[in-house]
Amino acid sequence: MPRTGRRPGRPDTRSEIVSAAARRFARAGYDATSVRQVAADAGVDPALVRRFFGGKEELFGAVAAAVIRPEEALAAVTDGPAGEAGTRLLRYYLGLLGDVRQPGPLLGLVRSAVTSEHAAGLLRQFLAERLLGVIAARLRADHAELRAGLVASQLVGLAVARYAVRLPPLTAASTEELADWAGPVLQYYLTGDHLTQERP
Amino acid sequence: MPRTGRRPGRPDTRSEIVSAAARRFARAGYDATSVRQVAADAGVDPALVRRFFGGKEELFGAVAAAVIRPEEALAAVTDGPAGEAGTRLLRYYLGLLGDVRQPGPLLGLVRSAVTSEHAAGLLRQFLAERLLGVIAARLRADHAELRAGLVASQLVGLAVARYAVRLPPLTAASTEELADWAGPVLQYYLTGDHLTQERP
DNA sequence: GTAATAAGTCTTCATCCGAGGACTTTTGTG
DNA sequence: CACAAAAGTCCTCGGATGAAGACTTATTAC
Repeated sequence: MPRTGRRPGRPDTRSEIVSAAARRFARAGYDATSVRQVAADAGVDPALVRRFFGGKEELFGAVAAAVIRPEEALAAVTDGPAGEAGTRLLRYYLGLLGDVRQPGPLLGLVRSAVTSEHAAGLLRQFLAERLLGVIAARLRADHAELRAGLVASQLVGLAVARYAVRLPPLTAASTEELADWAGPVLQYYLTGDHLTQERP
Repeated sequence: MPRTGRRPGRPDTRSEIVSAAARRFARAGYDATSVRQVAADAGVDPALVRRFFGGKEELFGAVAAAVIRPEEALAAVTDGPAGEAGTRLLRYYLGLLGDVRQPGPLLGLVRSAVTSEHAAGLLRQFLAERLLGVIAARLRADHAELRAGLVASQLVGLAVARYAVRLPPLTAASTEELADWAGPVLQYYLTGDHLTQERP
């Protein structure tokens, strides 16, 4: 059997590379993930990654495009009673992040956005234009953009604190517990009154 | 003038290295910061960094120790009316993070904790034992640890979303605006009732 | 004054990284 | 069957990185 040349059959190596990359990005973030590691995980020569995607940034872009589903997230906010949108969004989001011991690919985007300017740009654009902007437009509330941004901050913070920093109280808590606690906060950001006074 | 050997006078090169490292970690995070870059910023040979701190991890530890002031943070929560602790904590925290265009060294810790396991461990230990644990102990509320963890998640999220991802609505908002909006959320996490029902 | 120590630098080494060119094999199309 | 394109691999290059050892100079303690 030849070690070089095209493999027999109709292999879907491209998508295997994408999912291997998603795992690496989730575990280590953009900078700490190397194309060589991804290629090794996918059982492929690094040069093939380059042939398919061009470079590391484009590879990350492909992973992001495969992971991000704006319609789904929007549906989580839109479909159902408006008063429970916060809890619904949080449940959907935590579902995407997956189990604490084995996080999903979405964590890779968040992790990467913190250190890589390129990844941050992708996430910013996606959040601002595809998700937050749409949510804000539908809110019909004052300070709609800021509200959406605050929602994003709480969501991102949960991802970082629970999955990356792994704060014990947050890793120990169940999805339901977190939804019970933080759901009302998202709801407040989305539709609550803006008051300076104490809000229990 | 000799290019090698000890410099004349009583130089405080060590602290210059620490502050240069703090700037680099803040701008790029742990992985993307190299000892060589830090040394260059401090106008020093990389080997000197090694002599002083031993390695990159210890250098980061020194920066963390210089940046973190648990007593100050605790005072922000403790000193003053209990009902405004959330807003007070948030103001203190945003002050530490600094201007959006020129973030302070605390951002380096957060940024680094996302990708580096070592940095995450340091931050986890500091937050859990030095800060959140103490806050939780003083809360005299149910689910004290979880409350403290949720507070941390919102704080970390603001840092990441505003300073790293640079979401437009959050970079545009002033410290006061953010304190007005998110302060009540921290207050709710700290002392609010835990209710599943909607909380506007 | 002299010896020890602290503060610095220079050079080297093994390793990993991303990029890219050259080559090989399979598939699909006429 | 012939041939182009797609799918793969191999090898190498230049650059950056962390680690480490050998050497030099100023300060300090005696």
